[in-house]
Amino acid sequence: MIDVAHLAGVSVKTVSRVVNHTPTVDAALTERVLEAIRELGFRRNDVAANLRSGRNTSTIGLVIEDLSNTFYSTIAAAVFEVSHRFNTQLITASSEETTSLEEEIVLDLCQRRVDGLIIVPTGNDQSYLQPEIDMGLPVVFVDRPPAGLNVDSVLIDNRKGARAAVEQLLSEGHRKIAVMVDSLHIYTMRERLIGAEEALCAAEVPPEDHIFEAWPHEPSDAAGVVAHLFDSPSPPTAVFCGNNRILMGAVAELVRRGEKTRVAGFDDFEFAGLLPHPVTVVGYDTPALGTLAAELLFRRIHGETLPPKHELLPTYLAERGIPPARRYG
Amino acid sequence: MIDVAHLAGVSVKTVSRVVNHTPTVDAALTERVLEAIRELGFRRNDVAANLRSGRNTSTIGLVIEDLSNTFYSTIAAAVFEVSHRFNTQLITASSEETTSLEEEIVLDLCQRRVDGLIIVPTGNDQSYLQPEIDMGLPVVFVDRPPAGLNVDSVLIDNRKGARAAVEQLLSEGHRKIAVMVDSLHIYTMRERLIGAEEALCAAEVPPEDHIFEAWPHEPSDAAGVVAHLFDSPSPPTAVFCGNNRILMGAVAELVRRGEKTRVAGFDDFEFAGLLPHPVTVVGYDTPALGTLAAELLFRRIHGETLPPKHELLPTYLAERGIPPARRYG
DNA sequence: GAGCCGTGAGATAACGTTGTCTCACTTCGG
DNA sequence: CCGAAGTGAGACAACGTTATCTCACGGCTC
Repeated sequence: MIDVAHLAGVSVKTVSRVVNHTPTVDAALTERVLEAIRELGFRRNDVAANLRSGRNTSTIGLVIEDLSNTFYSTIAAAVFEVSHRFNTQLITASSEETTSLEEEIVLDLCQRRVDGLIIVPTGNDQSYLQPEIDMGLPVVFVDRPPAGLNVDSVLIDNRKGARAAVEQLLSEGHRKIAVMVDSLHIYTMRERLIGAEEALCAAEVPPEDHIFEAWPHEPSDAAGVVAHLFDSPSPPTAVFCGNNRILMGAVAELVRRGEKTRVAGFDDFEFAGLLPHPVTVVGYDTPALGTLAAELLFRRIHGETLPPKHELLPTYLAERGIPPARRYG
Repeated sequence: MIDVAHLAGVSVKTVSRVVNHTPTVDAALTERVLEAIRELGFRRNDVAANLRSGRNTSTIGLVIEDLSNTFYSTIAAAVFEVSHRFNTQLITASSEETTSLEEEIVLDLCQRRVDGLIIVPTGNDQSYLQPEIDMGLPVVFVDRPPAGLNVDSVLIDNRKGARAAVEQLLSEGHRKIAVMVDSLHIYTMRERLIGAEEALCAAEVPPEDHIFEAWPHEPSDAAGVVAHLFDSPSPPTAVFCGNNRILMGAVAELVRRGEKTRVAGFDDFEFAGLLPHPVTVVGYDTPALGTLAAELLFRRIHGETLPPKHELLPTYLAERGIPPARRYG
């Protein structure tokens, strides 16, 4: 910038003014400065500008579990969209379901002075963030609530959604329903299991017919669980899957075996309509999770103060998968 | 930091030394400083540290087309993994297939002094990056080559992959093959179209049987194209789809109509195995695209100088989709 | 015991900008 | 023609760190 000022024969401050589009600069000078900038290929150093001005870094952080999972990348895309609307860049990081990694990443982002954080928490304690929050860092939790903090969160009504799906199965006469969820360390899985259990209890299904199969993580694990269930003497007549990947694994195995078992599962996704087996899915507005969280975050970043907000998004039931009549072969 | 120094009764520089784990600090002093840091909740400002030290910002930028697309989010996840290995944060941004947005985002990232950039280019001219590259900014292009620059790129062998798929269809006796690709503004689509054409020419399929259907972008567009093709008097007997979303749209429509048309398409993905219709896919190692690009980038960031490298990843053919015998219904 | 060297810590300047203050110059009314 | 008000531009300090230089101190050699 000093070089530019020299070349244009003006003060450094005037270059700064031109770069920042201050309106009170003479047109001739502006032109000279711009010319010098072009000639030298000068690009303002935002790091320094930010340091001096004390303004925001125009950067927010998003910490999710796994970027390659459709669910999270959809949220990331929605957050990016909002963030771009506010001229803010987005640092994305995967915690890979590891508590220590989550804390490491979050604190790193704090040191970089991001303007705010959106977090899908992995660990069971986020109190390490309390000092930052006290010092004014806006934080919004998505998909899972924080532990040890009282801040904004945007969640899905997991319990009601799971309950509705299982009630649907029960209303069709199914009594032996296998419930497969991922690890109960995950909040959403606990909630969905509880919702399923509520439905089973309300229908007075005897406890010995509550089949909880734990805890497939990969689709192939779910396929293995299904294989085990259907090799048993009295297999279930219906299956409820706790998330999209379990659903995919289960469907793959059921189709492989030619089982016509009734299937329901959590998560609706672009591809669900093409599943080779009818499925009742619990859907919700995934982009809305990201959009709401980001908009809430920016309201806080822009200084709005309101008590912590806890959004709970509704779910819907939908029929997906190819109906038998339409299928190839 | 001044406050910390005051509380601990040491100089600011000593606090800096403690924070940076300089080994030459007396243990007692270190303890006093750490205690003060804890008490005040001090967190080093990386922005300022970076400004003064002139070191890297430990941040790289990734500019892709659409974060919510499986293909790109898989790349993003791979890039994140490498980047995390090098203690670097990742700024992700979607250009949404818009030239002006791409340039805006890239230049913003330059101003933020990222250590390097990984770009899936959208526009047909990246020469705006030349000054930055001349000043030492490492840049790697992924999936599509840059225009107007000679820098590293990591691509897939689109042409050979498409050619192999269409040759497969031809070898089975198909002559009327519909080729559906997304907009020819996209490099990969041009290449895949050329590959398909090469195969058709080599097989001496008469030009009037080269059916090129342009240019579905959304799966629903592809479904519409299929509907139109199969409402015509002499529909094709085989279909080649230029990417995963076109494949999904086409399969959905073919299944809806009960057509048993032979289908091949570009992109292999986790869900392809569950498609309700047999499909030959052109696959490749998607994470490798991201991993290779990121590793190349970090070699450059760490100062290695080599002539621009152009990686071309091989493709494979695979059978996906549920075979008819296994299907439900 | 004087000089030398190694070690640990502080003083000061600097990184690349922008905020604040100041000042010269212009314009305009009386 | 003078003074007040307005306008455009420069000087200087500051943002929160770290690099460099300096210095005090203690232990060592000769």
